[in-house]
Amino acid sequence: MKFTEEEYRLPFFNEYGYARKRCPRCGEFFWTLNSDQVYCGEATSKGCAEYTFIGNPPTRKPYSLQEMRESFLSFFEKRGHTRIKPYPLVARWRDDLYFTNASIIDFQPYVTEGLIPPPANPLVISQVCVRFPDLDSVGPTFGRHLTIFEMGGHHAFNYPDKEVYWKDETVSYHHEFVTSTLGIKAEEIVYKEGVWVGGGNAGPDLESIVRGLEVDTLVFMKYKVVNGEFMELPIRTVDTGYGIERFTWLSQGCISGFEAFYGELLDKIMNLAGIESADKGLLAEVSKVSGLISISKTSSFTQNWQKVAKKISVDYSSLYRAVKPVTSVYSMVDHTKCLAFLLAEGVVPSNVQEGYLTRLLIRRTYRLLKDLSIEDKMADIIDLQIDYWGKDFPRLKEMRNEILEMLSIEKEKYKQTLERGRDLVKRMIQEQKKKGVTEVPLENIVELYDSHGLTPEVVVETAAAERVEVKVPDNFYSYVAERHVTAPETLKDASKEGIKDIEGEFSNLPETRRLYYEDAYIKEFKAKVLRALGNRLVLDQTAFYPEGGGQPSDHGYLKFNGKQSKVIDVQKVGGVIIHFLEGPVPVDTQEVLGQLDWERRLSLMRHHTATHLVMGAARRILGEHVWQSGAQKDVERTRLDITHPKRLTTDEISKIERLANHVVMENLPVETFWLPREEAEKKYGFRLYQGGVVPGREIRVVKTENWEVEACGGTHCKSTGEVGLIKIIRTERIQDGVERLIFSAGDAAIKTVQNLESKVLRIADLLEVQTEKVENTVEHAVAEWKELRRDKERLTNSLAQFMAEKYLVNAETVKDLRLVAGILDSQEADVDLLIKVASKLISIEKRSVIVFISTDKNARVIVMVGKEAQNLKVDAREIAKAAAAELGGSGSGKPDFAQGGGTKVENVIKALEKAKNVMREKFEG
RNA sequence: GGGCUGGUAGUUCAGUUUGGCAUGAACGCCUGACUUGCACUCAGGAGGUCGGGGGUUCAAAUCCCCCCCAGUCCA
Repeated sequence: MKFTEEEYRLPFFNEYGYARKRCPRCGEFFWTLNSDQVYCGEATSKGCAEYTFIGNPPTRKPYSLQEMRESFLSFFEKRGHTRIKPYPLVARWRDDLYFTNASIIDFQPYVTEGLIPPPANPLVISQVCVRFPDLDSVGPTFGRHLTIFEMGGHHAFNYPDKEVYWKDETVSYHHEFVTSTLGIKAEEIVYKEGVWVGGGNAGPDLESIVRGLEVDTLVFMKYKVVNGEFMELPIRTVDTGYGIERFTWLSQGCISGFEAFYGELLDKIMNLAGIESADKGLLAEVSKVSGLISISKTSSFTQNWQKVAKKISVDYSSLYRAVKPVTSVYSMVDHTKCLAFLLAEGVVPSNVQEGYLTRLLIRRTYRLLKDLSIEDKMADIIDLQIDYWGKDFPRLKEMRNEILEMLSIEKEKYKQTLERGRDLVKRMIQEQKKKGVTEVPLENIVELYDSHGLTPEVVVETAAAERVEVKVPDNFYSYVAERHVTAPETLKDASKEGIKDIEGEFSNLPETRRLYYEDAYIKEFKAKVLRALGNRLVLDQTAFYPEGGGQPSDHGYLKFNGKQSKVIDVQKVGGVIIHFLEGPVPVDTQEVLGQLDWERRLSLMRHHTATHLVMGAARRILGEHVWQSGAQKDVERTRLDITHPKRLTTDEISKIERLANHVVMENLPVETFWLPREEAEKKYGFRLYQGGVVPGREIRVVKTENWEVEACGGTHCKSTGEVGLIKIIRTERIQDGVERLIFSAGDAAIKTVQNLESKVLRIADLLEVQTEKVENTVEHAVAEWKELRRDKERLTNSLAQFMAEKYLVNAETVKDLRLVAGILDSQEADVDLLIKVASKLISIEKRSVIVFISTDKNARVIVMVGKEAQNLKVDAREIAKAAAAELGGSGSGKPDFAQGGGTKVENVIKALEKAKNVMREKFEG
């Protein structure tokens, strides 16, 4: 997809005399004032340019990161933009990504699709972003790629009836900022044409490049991407991304971006790693051409650095030795900053989702530290990061203890994984050695990585100690990736589908008046029918709560014209509430009487309010890292998922339960009110968004005094006392790092407790003791049961000895053999006993052949053959099979011991005869 | 969200492919011998609802289904 030249030919370019050229190397179009400019000027792996700002910055003065951020923000603030506080790093309001990776993310999709107005228009923001896709490149590219960075964005949202500004003004602002504020010469700026696609939107963009470095992207978002097609959006959005870090680096012209961003912190960490004597001259040379570097699964570190070595005419291996430790520190410095920020926001390392990416980063950082031989310094370095960034982001300091605690738990887990893994590798190697193979097969390496988290390097290390070879193919990771390619099964939400098809039908209706917000205790109301379609009905106002925020919809009845219809579901589309009916549907403009199933609603309200109380209690007992990661209320019980790195102990659970119930007993008022988003966030912080960031300029706040404040659309009790008893039923571990609390409130909680009680009563009844004695009695009973089991074992052994002697006396002689045969009721001797008897017999008399049949609902045959009998080619399997055939079954085993059986119990005598005959025929003809 | 491993004695694990005795192994524990004592060594012993529940079968640790617990990879 390419846009036409017209999209980029702005009045600004004409006015200033920019020329449009095409780069002969990369083929891209660009705009420049410099008539000598031939190539596009961007230092990429295609080699269109090198960095020319290293040691020679183009700005008027050097900027620190803080200064750069501030000059960007104030520049746009002075030009009519409202300064907006950064959003959280964890994009809890979106289900298509985990982290905020661009400033526009804050406003997608609600603002950009016109569902809600922006917090200000135009606005300016410096958003901390986290990106993982370029993880491998972070460090080796000297600061061009980072996992965590700030994106300066000035955004304007243009509506059909309200134009703010578009391309020309955007480029003008950019020009003014870069030239007047930073003092970069206009001829130094190249604008490269591009196509931007992301987050479901698209549009043309201009990337601005200064001295080889792309410093920002100006995006003109005007399309929505639907099935690969571009559809025009009613709202055109100016989406700019100024790389605050890149501008800072540019302004300082230092060897790498990391010197610029981290200043003295980098020195400290370099010292920790023992890298003081880096060859600055060589590094600067490498830095200038580092635009060539791009590390990915298809392009390895080695390939990249060979390219660099050739370019600056040095020997690869000496370059590697000089540069590798430095870039490792770069990566590690970046990663530890990212970790400090992620953990400060309460991300709990886990085996899925954002927690997994965080775990990945921790493990990667640990390996980098190990390469630098300072693996015990992770906590110290994170601590330094907290000090360094805490000035601008105080949250880091508040969370210091939690961050360090989380790290140490995670480090411990990693250690265990490695230990477990190494044992496993050793066992696998032993296995191979037994087979005479001195190489670990690829399949094993894949399994070790895929199922046990051991990177091939660890396997190689361990195997080397066992002097076993391990060959890891270059394409190892893509080989593993291929194994994962399977068609994903998409489960459609049936209820949502039910609305999707009629969305259009109801979209032109006015918003339904939400009576449940005006008074959560309305049980009955009158309303006018606005539209009916099938069994779906829209009223002008309703007290029926539509499903949302983890609270199920209300049920109840609609009455009209002497008729009655059941309300079985209620859903919301935009501002319109749709009732799903069972029974007659009223025609248009009729008045109906709505009646809620109040018992249901009241229970849901109690559970919802209880959820907030339990949430508050959990955070107080467990710590500030506790966030809600999901919740589903119901009539009988509710589940609340919280982030926490360990399983909850019974002690913690009962503490949470007690605390939550105390808040109930304090009978605190529960207030609900609407506040402008900015004000609410300022007052209560992003803690508000436990259930994800809720859309809207105004948000509904549910506040339980100073216990818990959440943005929430649900219906709540007026005071905590109404919730009644809260009883935690059990906890589950949904994922590593997420605990589910299942509890009930009010009547349901009482029912829960009564159920538990009746179970105890029932047990007491069975044990025939008082309830207080149940524990003791069970303890005794179990001990006794074990004792009896042991006794039985002992008795069985002596009985077996006794029976063996008795049977030997009555043994029949067949040729040289002694044949012992018997049919026993399972009451007299079960199979286990008979096996024991038989083995005693054959150890006493080596010439014996034993055939026993035990009868019960069916018959079991066991055959045992003594050592000497075996030498005479008596095969237990043959005898067992023959006997079992008579019983209508089959048998098998080993030559000395076989079992069989069948259901035809009436044939036991025949079966035994058959067994004897096999013997007789064999030896007596 | 999609995969992949694993759960057997206090611990780490064999045994599961091919259903047929758990005399399972090592370490740890207890008793005894040796020793001034400890450690070592030797001899003996205790310790298992084979994660739970269904099913198939004459017979299940082993095969099938569901659940629980743990680990791990990918998005």
